[in-house]
Amino acid sequence: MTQASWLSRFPGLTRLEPAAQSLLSARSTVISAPAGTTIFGPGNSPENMLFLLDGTVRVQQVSETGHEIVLYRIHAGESCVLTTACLLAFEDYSAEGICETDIQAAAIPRAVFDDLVSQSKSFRDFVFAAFSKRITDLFLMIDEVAFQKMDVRLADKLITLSEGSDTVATTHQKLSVELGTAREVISRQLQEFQRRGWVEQSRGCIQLIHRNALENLAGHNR
Amino acid sequence: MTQASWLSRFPGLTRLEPAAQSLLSARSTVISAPAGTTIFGPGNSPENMLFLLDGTVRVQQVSETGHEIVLYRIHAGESCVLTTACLLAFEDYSAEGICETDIQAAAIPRAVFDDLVSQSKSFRDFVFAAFSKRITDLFLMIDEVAFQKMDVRLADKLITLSEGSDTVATTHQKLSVELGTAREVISRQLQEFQRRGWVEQSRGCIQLIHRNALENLAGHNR
DNA sequence: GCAGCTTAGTGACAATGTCACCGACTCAGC
DNA sequence: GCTGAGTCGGTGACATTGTCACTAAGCTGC
Repeated sequence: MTQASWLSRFPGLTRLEPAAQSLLSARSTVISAPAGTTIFGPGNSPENMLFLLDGTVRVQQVSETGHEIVLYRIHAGESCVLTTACLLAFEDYSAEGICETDIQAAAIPRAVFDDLVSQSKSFRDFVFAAFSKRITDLFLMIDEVAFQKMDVRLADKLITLSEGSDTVATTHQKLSVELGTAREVISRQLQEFQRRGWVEQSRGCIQLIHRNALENLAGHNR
Repeated sequence: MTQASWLSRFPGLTRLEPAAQSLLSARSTVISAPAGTTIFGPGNSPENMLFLLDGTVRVQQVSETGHEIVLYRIHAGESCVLTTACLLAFEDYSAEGICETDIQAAAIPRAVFDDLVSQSKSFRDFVFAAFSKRITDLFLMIDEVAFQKMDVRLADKLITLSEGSDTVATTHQKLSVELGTAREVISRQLQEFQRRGWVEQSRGCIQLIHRNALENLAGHNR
């Protein structure tokens, strides 16, 4: 991939002024990392800000109590700028970013980011929109963690993770981290779903038999 | 108060370039609102972005299920810019901002905000620091809601709300909204604290007898 | 095959959330 | 004063979720 081409993958950047596009292209470096890489984490602040071109990055947090929870994912076409900015500003963060797949990303130095924010109204809008989306998403997540029933949250997560497929390749343990709960709770809920004939389970894999029932429980019909 | 003077109340803005300070002073309007006013909320987006000069604003959320939870507070000397920005960008928010006291705030139009971000590196740093702080605080809140025991959270909240005083004037109902739980849970926990001799209760008021014990439970000793 | 690891199942119990209901206090209006 | 409505807090029964200790089954490398 040429460095000039990656911009087109970001819907939010297509309306960028030509000057800003040039700057972004000229000063960015395309980097790769294999699945499993920790992009950022405690004691591992990145130098650059990233625009994710390919793959997904999972952002999760480890509590003082040893519990883990997945906060959100960054998908191809989204920027990681805000997380990076947060981590640079506040060193006492506890979140980490882990590549779920092999990834490619465009990296820009902090100084270039600053220039772009200064020069380009479109870029500012892109950045603030990303921040806003992240904050409103976190609001929704707090609401979900605090008030939603586990069966609803699990059904929703299964639908999301399936990405349209009828199988989800994951373990009860991983699902419990997704939802910030205990493995036993996931096992019990999946047993109940299986008893109702909504899913079939095998080691490390869940078959969605009645997707509609799960969507209905998750409130996707509203 | 003259319009030129309010800047000095913001530690984060003191290093602002003179040109930016002039712009901010010239284009801002100082406004007031009485306690109880809803500054922003569903169907009530503000036109301007606010810098809070006096008082506190409580930001809370009402869930689809009817549950409420307090997300954070904005204190005098902090900006509300990011919340406002979020609300302008995403109309489908569910959070609302309520004045807990009479407030004074400096309001700036969105266009001026945009100019300042463009022109002033210091202002950019101020805004991004505020965004970063908010996001990392939300991370911590998710962790707390998902994994902390109720007694620890309640002890911590009592200490915070007391602001150094030995009484907290609030109801069980309000405390349950602070923590996103049910009133009955608060009542039970406070009874347990009372049984241990840590607090005394009267209608609408809680006396902190053994602040140290509460701080210890809340982990303030670490 | 076997050892060691991962994955999943189970039962007992604790903590928290939900529901229905009660009684006490407060305050405005008479 | 009295009264009625609203607020505040207490209580018990029960459901859901979290915790812990333990077991068994499947997988992998030797």
